[in-house]
Amino acid sequence: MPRAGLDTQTVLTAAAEIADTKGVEELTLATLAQKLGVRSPSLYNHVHGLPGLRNKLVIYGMNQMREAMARAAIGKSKDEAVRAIAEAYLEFVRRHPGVYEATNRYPDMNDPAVQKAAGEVVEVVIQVLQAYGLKDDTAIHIVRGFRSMLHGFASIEQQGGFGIPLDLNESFRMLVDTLLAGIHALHEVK
Amino acid sequence: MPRAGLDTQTVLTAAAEIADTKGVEELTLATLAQKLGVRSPSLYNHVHGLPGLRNKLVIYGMNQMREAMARAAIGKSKDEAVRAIAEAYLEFVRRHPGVYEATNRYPDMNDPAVQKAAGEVVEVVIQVLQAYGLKDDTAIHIVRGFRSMLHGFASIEQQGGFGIPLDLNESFRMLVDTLLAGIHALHEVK
DNA sequence: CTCTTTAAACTAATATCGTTAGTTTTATAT
DNA sequence: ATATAAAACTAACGATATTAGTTTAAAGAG
Repeated sequence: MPRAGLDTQTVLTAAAEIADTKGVEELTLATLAQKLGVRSPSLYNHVHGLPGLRNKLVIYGMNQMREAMARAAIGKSKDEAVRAIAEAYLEFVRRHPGVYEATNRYPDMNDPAVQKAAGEVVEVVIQVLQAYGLKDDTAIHIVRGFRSMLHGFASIEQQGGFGIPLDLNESFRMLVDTLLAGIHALHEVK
Repeated sequence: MPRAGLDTQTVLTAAAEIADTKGVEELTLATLAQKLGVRSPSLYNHVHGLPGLRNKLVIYGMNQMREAMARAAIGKSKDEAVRAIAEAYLEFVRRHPGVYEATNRYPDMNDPAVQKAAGEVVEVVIQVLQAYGLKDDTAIHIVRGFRSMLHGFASIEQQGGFGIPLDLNESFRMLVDTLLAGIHALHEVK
């Protein structure tokens, strides 16, 4: 019996694929082991059980997200950068629904590694907002609002919560425009 | 052995209490049966297994939510009504985190009963927005944006996603104000 | 008031899952 | 070539959901 030659990275990408294709509920040690051609206890050599797997997937997802957003914002500033980040966010969720859901469902906010990964995502947005010269507290409120919009829209869309057949991209664009208008208004008052 | 005298309503409120106090992951047929002083197979007389229980809880939660929002909007109109609904939404999530999470995690959008309950929640918002005299499509876009903000903010807050120690209620108020400003802008252009 | 019937609740049993303990065996280093 | 570390395994346990079949309490019919 040859050795499977598993790697934490291999395990993780297999887990991500299961989550994205079959749904996050289907991501179990049993299905993962089967996909990797191994018995489930063997996974404990690479991951601290199911909670450990989920934790790694959360961090993996946050990093992927940060990368996608940062890439989209390269060479852009202000409104253009905000729109680019928003689009990148939504596109990521559409392409990786399972990973995104895991990110929202299983994060252990007491884990410093999770805090770090989450902070780095927020950092990308903060950097983009700096161009507007907002007061510190104001910037934080805006970041919170931006995140709320993005997460809210993406997750409602993801679970089919928008019933009516009216263009979703248009709704999303209007929502981002609303945020931008709000930023502009604040900026003028200083 | 005296009979427990269970009722679908009794089962449901017990389930809601477990979800709200212990978390939605702790809501199992086993814990629920124990809380009700009954063996878990007995629950099948009142609910179609765990999926059925979750489905009923989803509908229950949506109805509670609609009621809270509708109550908050009584006797108010326009901005005042929008703010009241937003506050009622957030307060509901804070008071009933488990039921709210169930509502987002387990909805079967193919179930007509779920569609109906979800539609009735949206209907409350639509009624309030009618006072602004928006074009039909525009109103739908706004409702989507409003829902995105509310759900996004509430669920990020719920899982401790807003790390920085800055007043959350203030962030929420600013977010709602942003939406209101967006509505006003649309209204002026007609 | 007695008898019948319906269904609430039970016991018993099964499949799946996560997890731990202990064993085998492959790859790697010495 | 041998020794070691760890990857993968088997075996076993506890918890869960679920089904089938049984008991029995409550409600209705006469």
